[in-house]
Amino acid sequence: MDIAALPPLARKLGAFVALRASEISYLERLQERPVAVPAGTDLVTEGQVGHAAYVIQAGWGCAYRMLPDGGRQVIDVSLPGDVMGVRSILLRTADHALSAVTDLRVSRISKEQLLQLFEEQPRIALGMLWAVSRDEALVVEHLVGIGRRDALHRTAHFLVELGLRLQLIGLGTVARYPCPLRQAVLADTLGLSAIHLNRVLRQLREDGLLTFTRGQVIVPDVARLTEFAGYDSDYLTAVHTPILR
Amino acid sequence: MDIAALPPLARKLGAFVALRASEISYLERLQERPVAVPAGTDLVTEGQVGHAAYVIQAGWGCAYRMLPDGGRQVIDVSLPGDVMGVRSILLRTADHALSAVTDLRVSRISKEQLLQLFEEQPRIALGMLWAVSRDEALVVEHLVGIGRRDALHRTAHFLVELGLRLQLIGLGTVARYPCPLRQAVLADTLGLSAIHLNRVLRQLREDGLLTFTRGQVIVPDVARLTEFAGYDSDYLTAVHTPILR
DNA sequence: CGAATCGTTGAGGTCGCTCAATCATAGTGG
DNA sequence: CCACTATGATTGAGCGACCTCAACGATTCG
Repeated sequence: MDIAALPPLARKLGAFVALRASEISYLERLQERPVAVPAGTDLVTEGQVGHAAYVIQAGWGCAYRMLPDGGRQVIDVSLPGDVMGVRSILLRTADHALSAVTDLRVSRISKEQLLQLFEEQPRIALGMLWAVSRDEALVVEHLVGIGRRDALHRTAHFLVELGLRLQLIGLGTVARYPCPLRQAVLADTLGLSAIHLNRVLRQLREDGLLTFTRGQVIVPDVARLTEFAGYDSDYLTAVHTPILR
Repeated sequence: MDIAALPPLARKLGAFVALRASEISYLERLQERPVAVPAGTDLVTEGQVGHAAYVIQAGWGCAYRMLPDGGRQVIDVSLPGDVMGVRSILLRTADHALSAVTDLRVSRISKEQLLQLFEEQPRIALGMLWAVSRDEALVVEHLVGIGRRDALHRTAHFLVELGLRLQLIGLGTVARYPCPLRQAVLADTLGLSAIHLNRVLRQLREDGLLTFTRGQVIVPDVARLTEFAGYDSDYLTAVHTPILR
């Protein structure tokens, strides 16, 4: 079976669990007719109860959290094939909002569907746990970056990681990939002010490490940027052989 | 059945899934005879492959990550009942080290046991997913704090959360709880230098918000500290009714 | 009692912030 | 086709939070 021909979610889970035909069709039934969400819209708001999870079919999303003083922290950026909001379903109250960065096409998975999946499809459930864990590894990397990397290295590291993620799903290469993130969103992601991020991006450009233009990231020398960013984790690439047959 | 009499893990999962007797005994069989780990020892080192997960029976642990420049970021602090390292099992390579903050008593859960659990015990598996999600909510809160809270609020917030976690497992109250964390560890947790953290703790003490002494945290006015910390999430307390019967 | 570890304090530097203004870019209605 | 507007990007100046270096107390333990 051609993995690449599968819908994004089956393709992602298939990287971890060797899915059977019945499981693939189960996943297909699970994903209702996709819904279009315009850029800037919140799919789930902070504190909302009784919401669902969403599988991204196309477009970019993000999870974020607001603070009392008006500050905003983007927790993660979600790409096609990613599932947003599984954690919130299980915790029942959303601890963060989910938002469409670009126009989005998503499939909704209700809480009931998710619980049923766990009762009936333990292998898919394991795949879901893996997907959640993999996304948490990204959050951890993010945490480490914000806690212990300066703005320059933090930004470089994030953009390398983003490029790798896009490469994995066939939407670009680390050397050159589309990136619809506004500087303000990237700043809220990296825990920087938009103004300082702008200076950081200029510095990276002047150092010949990368160019972040409207809608596109270009990396002239991937090895050099990777080296600079201290990007040594293989949490993204090392896992692409199923462990469950 | 008296939930409080169960071993820590069953007690924790039982908060989410109404465990059946057979499931409880399954969990008990799963947890081998606990092993003692002396304070300061690493249970799992960064990059290690073929490691296991560990259920804490007693003591405090933490997950951390080192950076090329010698910096250290503590990702989360683990208390009795917490499971450390589930994510690393699924990702196969540990993206962080696990360490004993105090002397520790832990039960080891091998990868094979975990996979078998998912094949045979979907309800427990769902509980595990919930536990992972709940711990991820802590990491997210941590990320938000480091990204968007200043040192004073960040420290206050973390110590309120820690008090609540201990209160939930009956090891203290928010007003007064034992805390074996050294200032250096707390600093690595909060993304601060040990020196600055020391000044922050002095400030909090002088403001009458909390006293962090060797081994113990005392909060004179919980409501005031909670207010100061901007602690409004209920991700810890809102979930203590099983959703799966 | 010595040694090691941990905590505390001072002085000075820097990274990243805020405030404020100017410059693109793109869409919009006349 | 062109003001006009809205949004986003860029730059400067000044400030403050947090860091580093260095030294000195306090506590614990063999």
